[in-house]
Amino acid sequence: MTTHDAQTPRSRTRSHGGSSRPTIRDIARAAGVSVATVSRVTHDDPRVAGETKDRVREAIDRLGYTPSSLGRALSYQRTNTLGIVLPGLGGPYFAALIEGAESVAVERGVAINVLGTHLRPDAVASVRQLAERTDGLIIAGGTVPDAEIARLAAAGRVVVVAGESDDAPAVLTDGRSAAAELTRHLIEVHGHRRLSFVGEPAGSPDTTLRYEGFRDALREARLDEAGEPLRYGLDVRSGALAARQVHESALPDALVCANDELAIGLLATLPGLGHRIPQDVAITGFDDQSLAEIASPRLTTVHQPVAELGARAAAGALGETLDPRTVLPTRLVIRESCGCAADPEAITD
Amino acid sequence: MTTHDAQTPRSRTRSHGGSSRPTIRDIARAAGVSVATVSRVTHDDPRVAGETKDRVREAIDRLGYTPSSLGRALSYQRTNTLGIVLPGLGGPYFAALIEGAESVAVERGVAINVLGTHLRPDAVASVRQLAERTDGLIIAGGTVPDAEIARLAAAGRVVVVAGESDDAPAVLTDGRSAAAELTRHLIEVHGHRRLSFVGEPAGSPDTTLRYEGFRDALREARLDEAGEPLRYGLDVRSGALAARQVHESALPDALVCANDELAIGLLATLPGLGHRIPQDVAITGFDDQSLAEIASPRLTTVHQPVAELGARAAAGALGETLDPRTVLPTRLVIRESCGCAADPEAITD
DNA sequence: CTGAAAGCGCTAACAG
DNA sequence: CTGTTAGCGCTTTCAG
Repeated sequence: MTTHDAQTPRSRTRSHGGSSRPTIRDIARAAGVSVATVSRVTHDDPRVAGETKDRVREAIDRLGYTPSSLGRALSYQRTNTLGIVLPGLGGPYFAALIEGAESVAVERGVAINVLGTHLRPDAVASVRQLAERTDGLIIAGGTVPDAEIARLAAAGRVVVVAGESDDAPAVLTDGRSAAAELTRHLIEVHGHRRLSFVGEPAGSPDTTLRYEGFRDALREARLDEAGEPLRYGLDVRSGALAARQVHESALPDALVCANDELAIGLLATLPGLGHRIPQDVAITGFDDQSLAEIASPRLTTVHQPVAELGARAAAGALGETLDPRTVLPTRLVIRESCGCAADPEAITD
Repeated sequence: MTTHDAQTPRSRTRSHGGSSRPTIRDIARAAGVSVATVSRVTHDDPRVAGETKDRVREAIDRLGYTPSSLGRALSYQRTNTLGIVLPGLGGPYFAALIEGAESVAVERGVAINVLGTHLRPDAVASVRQLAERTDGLIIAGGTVPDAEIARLAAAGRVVVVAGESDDAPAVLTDGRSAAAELTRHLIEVHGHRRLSFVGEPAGSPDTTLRYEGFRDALREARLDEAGEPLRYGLDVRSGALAARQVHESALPDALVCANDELAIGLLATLPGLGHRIPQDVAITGFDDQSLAEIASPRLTTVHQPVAELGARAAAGALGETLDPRTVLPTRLVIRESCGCAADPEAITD
C-alpha cells in the first residue's frame, strides 16, 4: 500500500486486473517483501531466510510468476540465445546443422533462434534484428554480404559456417578437395571422360567450391567439361528438372551433383526417361544424407560431418575460442550410383 | 552537460570506450539533443525539424546506431516476434509450415522464432521462454501437453496447428476422413483385402487421425487389419527399416503409410528385396511433398495445404480472429504407387 | 538478512 | 519543435 491510487503522470492501468503476467513487483507486494528479495529467491540466493523464502515461493506459485527474460536480458546485457542464419530451412542439410548447434546450446542452457533469409532482399535488416536479440550468431556462408558480416563481427560474436570470412572465424569442410577426389574416382576408376556438373555455383559458396574441385580433377586429367554446369537449385525437384534437360541433350558419362537431393532427383527421374544408372550415366551426390543410402542404386557421395559443423560453430558463437579457420574432414563414400559393384555386406538378405 | 562526471553509485564503465553498441543516449549526446528527439527521428516523427533531424541522422550513421529491439520490446510491451513450436525441424513438412507462417510474418514486419522440442523432457521450459519473447505462438499438435497449452493460451495469443485444443483455436485438416478416403480407394478400386498401416500413432495426433481413418475404412468394408500397425518414425530411414520388417513377415496387399517420407523409404527399399510396387504390394503416402511426384512409381497420397496451414496459424497468432477450429481441405492424389495406370499426360516424352 | 534505488535501452506523456 | 521524466521488468550495489 505504498504506491497506490494517486494516479501517476502516466497511470498505466494494469497494476491490478489485467490478464497480463504478474511482475516481480506483484510478487513482492503479495509476499510483503521487496523486489530485491523476490529476485534473490528466483536466483536461489542463499542470503534469503527460510521463512521469508517460503512466503515468496508461495506467492510465486500462487500467482504463476516467471521472471521476464526480456527484463533479465536488458539487465544482464545478455540474452542467453544463439542465432542461426541460414538460406532456408528446407532439406536435411540444414536440419542437421541446426541439430548439431542445438545439442551444444541445450547443454549450456541457451535458446536457439533460426532465421531463414530465403534470399530476401531485406534479409539484412532481419539479421541485424536477430543479432540484437542474441549473444552469438552462426551465419551460413552465402546468406549475408561480407560487409555485413564484418559489421556484425565487430559488434558481437559471430562465426561463419560452411563458408569463409576474413572477419569472423569459420568452420567448414574442404569441399573443393572432396569434390576433386570424387571426380577423380569417376575418371580413374570408371574411365569416364565426359563429365558434367549439376548445380548453380553463383550465390552458394559451397556449390562453388564443389564445382572448382570438379574442375580441378578434370584439369589434372586433361579433360574438358562436357558443357556448362547445369544450373539448378539444390532440391529434389530441381534434380527432376535437370533430368529432363539432360535427357533432351546428349547424355554425358557422369553427372557430378552439387548435393544429394539434386542427385536423388536425377536418380529417380532418369530411369523413367529410359536411361539406366549407372550403366548409361553415373551419378554422384554430396553430403551423404540418409536419402543417399536409401536410393537405388545407392548414391556414391561425400560424407560431411554436418551436425559437427553446427556444434563447433555453436560452441564458437557461444564464447569458445575458435581458430580463424576450422576445417572438418570429409570422407568419400563409394556406393553403386557411380558404377561400383554393390558391397556384398549391403545385401543383407 | 546536465548529468555528468559526478560518478553515480554504480558507475558502469561503458558510457565511453567499450566496443559495445551505441545507445540512444550516445546519439543524443553526439548530436547535442535529447534522447526523445533521437527516438522521434528513428520513428520518422514529423515533429522534428529539418536541421535537427539531419544532425541526428548524421550521428546515427556515424556511430552506426540501431535501436535495441530489447529496449523497445520492454517499452512497447510487444516484441514483434512470432514463435513456432515444432517437434523437429527435419523434413519438408515442417519446412513448408514455417514458410507459410513466414510469408505472413514478413508482410507484417514480424520476426519468426522456431523451436524444435525434439521430444526433450525439458521442452516446456523452452516453450515458456519462447512465449515470453514473442507476441504470439504457433504450437504444432503433440509437442506440448494440453495443460501447458491452456496456461500459455491464458497468458497470450496461441494457436494450435495440425492438432486440436480446447483452449486455443486450431487450424488443421481432416486427416481422418482423408485417410479413410485413401484407404477406400485401395479397397474399392483395387480390391485389396489385406492392408497394413505404417506409422506410430502414439505421440503424434496427425498419425493417430490417419490411423483412425484407415480403420474406419476397413470397418466399413468389414475387413480386418492385416496385423498391428508397423510402428516406425516419420522419416525416410524408418521407411527403409519398415521395409525389412515387411519383407521378413508376410506381405500384405497394401501399405498405408503415415506420411510421404515413410512411404518413400518403403518404395525405395522394397524393390531391392524382390517386391515389385504396385504389383506385389501397393503403397500410399500422406502430405504430397515434392518427393511424392519424383518417386518411381510416383506416390499416391493425400495433398495437404501445409503452407496454408502455417499462414492461417500465423495470422491467428498475430491477432486475426480465428474460429476455434479451422479445417482446411485435403485432396486425394492418385498416382501409380497404388496400382492405378499412369496418367498419360504424365509421360511428357 | 532485507530494502531502497539506480540503471539496462527505449518510448511517450507532459511541459515548455 | 524540443526536453524532462516516469516507467517497461529485472538485477545488484550499498545501507541498514
